[in-house]
Amino acid sequence: MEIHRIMQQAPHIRKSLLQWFQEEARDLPWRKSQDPYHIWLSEILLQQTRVDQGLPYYERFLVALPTLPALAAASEDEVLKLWEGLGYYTRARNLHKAARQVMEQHHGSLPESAEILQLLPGVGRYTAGAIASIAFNERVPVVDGNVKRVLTRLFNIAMPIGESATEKKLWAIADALVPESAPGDFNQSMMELGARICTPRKPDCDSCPVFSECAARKKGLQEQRPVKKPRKAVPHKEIVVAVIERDRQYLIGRRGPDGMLAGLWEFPGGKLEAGETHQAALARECAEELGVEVKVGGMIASVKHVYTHLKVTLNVYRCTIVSGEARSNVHTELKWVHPEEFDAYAFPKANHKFLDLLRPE
DNA sequence: AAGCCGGGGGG
DNA sequence: CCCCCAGGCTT
Repeated sequence: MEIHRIMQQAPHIRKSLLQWFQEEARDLPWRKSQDPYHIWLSEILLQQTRVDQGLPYYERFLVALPTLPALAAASEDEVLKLWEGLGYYTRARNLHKAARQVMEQHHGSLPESAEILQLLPGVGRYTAGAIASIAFNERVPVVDGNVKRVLTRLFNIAMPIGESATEKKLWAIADALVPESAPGDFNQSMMELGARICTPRKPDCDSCPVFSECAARKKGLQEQRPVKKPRKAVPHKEIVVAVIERDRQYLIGRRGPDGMLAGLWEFPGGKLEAGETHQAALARECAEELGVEVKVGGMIASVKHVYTHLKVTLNVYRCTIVSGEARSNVHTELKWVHPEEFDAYAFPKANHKFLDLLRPE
């Protein structure tokens, strides 16, 4: 499939998609706005996240932090609390960092070109293209999961997605298609098509505005596109969690600035080693992490949780400190908090699965 | 190129 | 259960 052949189809594809988008576009809050800050926030929120899942977060976030300067002035804890439960928390930390960068380097206004936008933390080629085309009308393409599916079907591309040659080709095609006028609407129309019509399974080809252009459908291969590489199995780990109580307060720690769930608060604990009992693991982890000797009480809960590349079972036990004063080697901060204060801290979802059990009545 | 990074909804 | 979502960053 050569680019110049695509260019011949381009006018029809543009016209059909733009007209369909004009008539059928969902009424999403960030589409009512021209504010680049709103567009930026929506794009970060929606990374690897369905629109329906991100929507309530968008509304709440803008009530709390209505402007870019307000975001820059907020604490990271406040931003993480607003992000709590959504996952991929690095997005929130980068958003916050980027806001401060924009205040310092761009006088508080987002840069208008995709090239410069991409210098902000958390803004890659996709997000830069989305902001630049939607908020600033720059003729740049976007390629997200939806667009990959639409393009591999429309042009019957059998190259496996994820490989650099394939990605390069998809970006080149997307670039060839995006028009000089209304680039943002066109980019959104491709994504909207992928989200609502050209779905991963059982695409609704009968309703598709580019039905007649679709090379994969002509061969009945639409559900075989895109071609993906096989996934790897996810390992499972047993975790022990110590709910340490003292004077009706519980010990929580803030996770370090790197890696999984960075910056979030949690109950201390760690991985069960081979052949180890829960009790032995709790004693060892509390000694290693907190420098305290604990007595292990009853089990509070055993909760399962699935991450992208990891499955865990949290075995949660009541513990009391027998000797020593807790000082964490792995957390940036420790606090003793009453259950009524839990809401002030951002906890990972896995912790929320047992948190309510600690609240009085 | 491959791994890491959350959580949820749909089939 | 498996899939994948308006991806980015690190190694």
